Amino acid sequence: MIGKPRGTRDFLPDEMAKRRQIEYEIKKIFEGYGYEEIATPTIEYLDLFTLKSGEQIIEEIYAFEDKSGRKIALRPELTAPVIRMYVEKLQMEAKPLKFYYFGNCFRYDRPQKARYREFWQFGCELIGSNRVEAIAELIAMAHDILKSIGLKNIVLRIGNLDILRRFLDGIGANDKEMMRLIDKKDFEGIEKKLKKEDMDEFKKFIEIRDINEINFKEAEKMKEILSLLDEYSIPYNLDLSIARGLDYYIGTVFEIDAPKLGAEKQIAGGGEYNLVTLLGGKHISTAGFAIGFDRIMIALEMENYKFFEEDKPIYIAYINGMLKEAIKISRLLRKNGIKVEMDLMSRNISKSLDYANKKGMKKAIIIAPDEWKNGKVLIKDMEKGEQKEAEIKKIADGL
RNA sequence: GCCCGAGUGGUGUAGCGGUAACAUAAGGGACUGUGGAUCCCUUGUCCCGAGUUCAAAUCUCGGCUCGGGCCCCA
Repeated sequence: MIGKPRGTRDFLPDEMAKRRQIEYEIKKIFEGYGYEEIATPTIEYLDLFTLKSGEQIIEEIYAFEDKSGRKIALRPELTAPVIRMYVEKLQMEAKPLKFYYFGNCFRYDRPQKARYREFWQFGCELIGSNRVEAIAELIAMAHDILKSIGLKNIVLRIGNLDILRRFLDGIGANDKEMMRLIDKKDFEGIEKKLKKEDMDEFKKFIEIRDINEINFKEAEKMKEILSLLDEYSIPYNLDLSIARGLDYYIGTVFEIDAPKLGAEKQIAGGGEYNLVTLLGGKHISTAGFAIGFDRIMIALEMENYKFFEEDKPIYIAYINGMLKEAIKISRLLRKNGIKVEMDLMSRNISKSLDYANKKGMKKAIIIAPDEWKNGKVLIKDMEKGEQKEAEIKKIADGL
C-alpha cells in the first residue's frame, strides 16, 4: 500500500463540505470590501522566495530542478507571487488594487498540531495606498472575516515597526538580531544584549497599552488608524512587541490569535511591507494579510461550530427490468436542478432502500411496472416511512 | 533538527513470548414490489526492516507514520 506524503491530508466528503462552506463565506466578505479574486501558479522560480527571505529558507521549501535545470519551488506563501504578478503586468493599473486569493502552500516543516506540509491560505494584498483609511479598513476586514464565519474567541493585536525601531534607536539596539529576539519573545536573549536601565525601559515600552503615551512622531499615524478602528467598532490590543522576523515589514503590523489552539494559535497576520522594489518594480505602498485556513477550521471545530448540512440527493430505486425508466426519471429530475442518485448495483428494492437509509437520504422514488403503466411513480418519505403515488409529469413539484 | 507517547481487518478494540480474537462496517443471501430488526455466508488485520529465541504481534535496535511539545514560522 502506498500512503500519502508526510504532513499532507486527504479530505473526505464531510470535511470537504465544511471547508467549502467556510471558503464561500470568506470569499463573500472579501468581495464585500471590493476585493477581487486572483490565482497564481503553484510553482514559481525558487529565486522569488530566496530574494525575499534569504538563502537559508531553502531548507524549508520544496525545491527541485525541472527537466531543463531551472530551479523551481512549490510556493511556501502567496504574497511574493502576487507581488511578482503585479510587477510583471499591473503597475500601470488604476490604484488602489485590491486582490484576494485562496490557495495551497507547501513548507518542509516538522508537522504537528495545526501545522501541515501542505496547507491552505487565504490572503489579500492592497496595492497603492498606505493612508490611515486604507490600513484601518484592511485590519477591520481581517477581523470582520474571522468574526463573520462564526469564530468567537479571537484576539487582535496591533503593533507598529516604525515606533518599535524608533524606540530601539533610542537605546542603541535597532538591529536585525534584536528584532528577531523580540519576534520570538526571547526575553532572556534580549536581557543579555541590553544594559539594565535599557532593559527596564524596554519592558515598560512593550507594556504600553495606550498609544497616547507615545510621543514619537511615528505614533501620529498609528493614533489615527486606531481611532478609525474604533469607528469600525473593532476591538484591538496595542502590542508594540510585534516584530515580524523579516526586515521588509514596515509601519503597521497585526496578528490575530485563537488562544485555544495552543502552540500554533496565530490564525492571521499581516501589515505594511516593502516588496515591490525588491522584485524590480517601481516603489509603491503595499499591505496585506494572510489567514491560516486549516487553523480556522480547527478553531471552529473546537468551538463546536454548527456547519450547514447539504441536502442529500433524491434516491431512485427500481424493480428489476425498470432500469431505462429509472434513467428517464433521473434525467428529468436533474434537468430540474434536483440532485439524484439511482441504484447502480442492480439491487432489489429491499437492499436498495437499505442503502438509501444508510446514506441518510430523505426521499426515495420507487419505479415499478404497475404504477408506471398509469404514468406514475411512488415517492417515499424515508423519515416518516410514508409513500404516495405521483404523476411522472408533475414529479418535480412533489419533492 | 530535538524530546515524549502510540502504531493489530475499512473503523474501534482484545491479546503482551507458543503461531491472531471480538465488535462494527462492507459485499451477497434468507426476502421474485418496499429501509432501520434478525439469522446465515463471504472478504479482510499484527507499520517496515534487522536482531534475540526452538518459537516474536509480544522483547531489543533502527526506520517510517501519527499525536503532543520544542526549534522554526515568510
